[in-house]
This record gives sequence, structure tokens and C-alpha cells, in this order.
Amino acid sequence: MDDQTRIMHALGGVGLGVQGGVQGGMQGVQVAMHGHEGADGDARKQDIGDILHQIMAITDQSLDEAQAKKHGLNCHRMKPALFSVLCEIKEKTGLSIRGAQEEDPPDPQLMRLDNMLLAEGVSGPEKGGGSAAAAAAAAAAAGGASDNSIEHSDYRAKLSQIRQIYHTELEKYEQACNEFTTHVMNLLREQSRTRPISPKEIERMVGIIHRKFSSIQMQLKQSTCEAVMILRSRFLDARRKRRNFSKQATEILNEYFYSHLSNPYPSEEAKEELAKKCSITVSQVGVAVSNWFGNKRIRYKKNIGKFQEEANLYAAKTAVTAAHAAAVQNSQASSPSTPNSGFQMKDEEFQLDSAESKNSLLTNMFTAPCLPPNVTV
DNA sequence: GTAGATGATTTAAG
DNA sequence: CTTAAATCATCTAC
Repeated sequence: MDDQTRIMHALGGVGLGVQGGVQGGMQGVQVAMHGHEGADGDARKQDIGDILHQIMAITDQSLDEAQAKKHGLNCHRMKPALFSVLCEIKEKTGLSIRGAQEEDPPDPQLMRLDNMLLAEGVSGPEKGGGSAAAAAAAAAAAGGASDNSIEHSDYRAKLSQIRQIYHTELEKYEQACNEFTTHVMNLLREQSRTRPISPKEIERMVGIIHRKFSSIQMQLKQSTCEAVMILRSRFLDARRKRRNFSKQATEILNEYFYSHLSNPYPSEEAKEELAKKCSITVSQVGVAVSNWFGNKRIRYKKNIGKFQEEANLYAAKTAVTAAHAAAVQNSQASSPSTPNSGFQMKDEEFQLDSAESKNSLLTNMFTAPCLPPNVTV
């Protein structure tokens, strides 16, 4: 843009402003001047008339002439006052146009998105990246790395990936916003030398820019939310899906259950032990075992008859194991171990039986199923 | 597709 | 908190 057009542009802005409110503007100038210097107001009026005349005639002048005039105008002592009045007029007309659109209440949609992102751990305090990877590694190392822990760490990894993308994008947007804002501000400040721009106007422009950028950010947040939701439905809900324990695991649990039928409440340590034996590596190791025992107790109690066969089977198994253990102990040393107090009775019972061992129990199994003595029905 | 089995979740009580 | 009981949701075998 060459200088002449720039000047014309600038003055065009002035012209519009004057057209919009030339009466008030002129009065304002006059009032302002009267306030200060009263007497020679007429002379000043003449000055302004000259200026306006020069402005109107500007297109007839050559470039050099215009440059000189521009410089003259820029340095004119009346310029600040004139610009300030013009700014005022612009402000007033602008207010009537923009009006109530100014205030900007926090968008509920945006707040919802923000809250969700915070809740999902996407925004908010950093806890992803290294620590997530470490946790995943720990989970994998903790046990045989079951499907669950794999899925979980996979989920965490994906989430932190989303998180990272979200943060870099957000940062990019913020940076772009800042850059653009400073650029516009500099431009406006620069232009405020050649056309009337009030600081308020610049401020408003900054506000507009920020709003635009935040609406872009909202799109980012929206798509991030969507990504998280998809991830959730794919992983967490899949994780919820029930998977039966392995045959071996059920075996181990049943063994414990029926050999502790009088008190089928494994301690925390026992649960952990069982979980380890069953290679259950769910997020909360003990819970699956607790669930199993809870279900087993209630279902056993509800229908003992149905479980009788199973009970006998496992009783026999335990008896065999116990007998074997006893045999080993007898052949090697003579220091019987002392099992847990609560279960001792039951164990001893089987150990006593183990003298004539498996035969009696096996026959028993098909004739008279042994009801557990201590269980209330 | 269905019935029964089974692991998980919810609810309520202690 | 743990547990019993009810219930849900899925798996499995047919």
C-alpha cells in the first residue's frame, strides 16, 4: 500500500466518523477549546476549516505534496485533540451498533467440556507421561500380565496420548492467539498514529480475537472429549465384560473353599495368595477372589444339594493331598505343622480320615454325601 | 436363541 | 470397612 492510499484510507476513516457525527464532534472541539483558551476560539475554528479543506483537496495533490501534508498533519498540534474527539464519536456510534453484545457469559457448553476433560484427567495437573508408563510397567511386572492389566495399561497409554495431543494443540492455539493478538495490537497502535483508534477499541479487538480463538479451542476440546469417550467405551467397558476364570483357577478356589467349608472366609493374605496361585491379576487383586468367595458362599448356601457332588469331589482331593503330605511328613520328619486356627478342625478331620484315606471317602461320595458340620442352612 | 453358570455390581446391614 | 443378598450382564453349552 503506497503512502497516498494509506493516507486516503486513514482520512476516509476520519471522513466517515465526521459524517456520522459532525455536529457533535465539532461542538466537542469547540467546547474543549473554549474550556482552555476561550477568546481566540474563532481563530481555531478557522484552523480546523483549513485542515478540512486540505483534507478534501488531498486527492488533487502530488505524492510529494501529500507526504509533506501528511507530515504536517501528523505534527499538527491539533491532531491529538481531533483524534480523541473522533475516537469518542466512533465509540458512541460503535456502542449503539454493538450494544449489549459486549458482555460474554461463560459458555455452559464450554464449561461442561472443561469439567469432563478435568474429570478424565486430560486437562488439569500433569500425571500422565512418565508416571503412567511407569505404572503400566509396574502392572505388567506385577504378575503374569493378564488381559486385564494389558488392557488397562493400553488404556492409560492411549489416554496419555490423547492428553499429549490435546496439550500440544492447546499450546499451539494459545501461542497463535498470542502472536496474532500482539500483531493486531501493534498494527492498531501503529495505525492509531494515522487514524483515530482509542485504546478501548484495541481492547475490544483483542477481546474479539480471544473469543474467536476460544471457539476454535472449544472445537479442540469437543473432539478431545469425543476421543476420550470412544476410548472409554472401547476399553473400560470392554474391561467390564466378564471373563470366566480358568479351569485351573476355579479348581484352586474350590479346593480352598471346600477345605475351609466351616469358615470359608479367607484372610487378606490368603486372598492374595489365592489370587497369585490363580494368576488373577485384575486391577484390585483381592477383589476378584472376594467376589468369588462371596458368590460361592451365597450360592452354596442357597442350594447345598446342588453343590454336594462338587463338595465331595474336592473333599476327596484335599484328603488325597493331605494324605500325601502326611505320608511325606511321616517318612521324613515328625513335626506336624499347625494350620490356621479357624480351619484346623476341618483339616484334622481329613487328616484323621487319611489313615484309611481315600477309599472310605470315595465310597462315601456315592452313598451318603457328607454334609459340612458347621454350616448353618 | 435359550437356559443356566458365573463374575461383577449394587444395596443394605452391622 | 466387610458381608449377604439381590441383581445385572455376560459367557457357555446346547
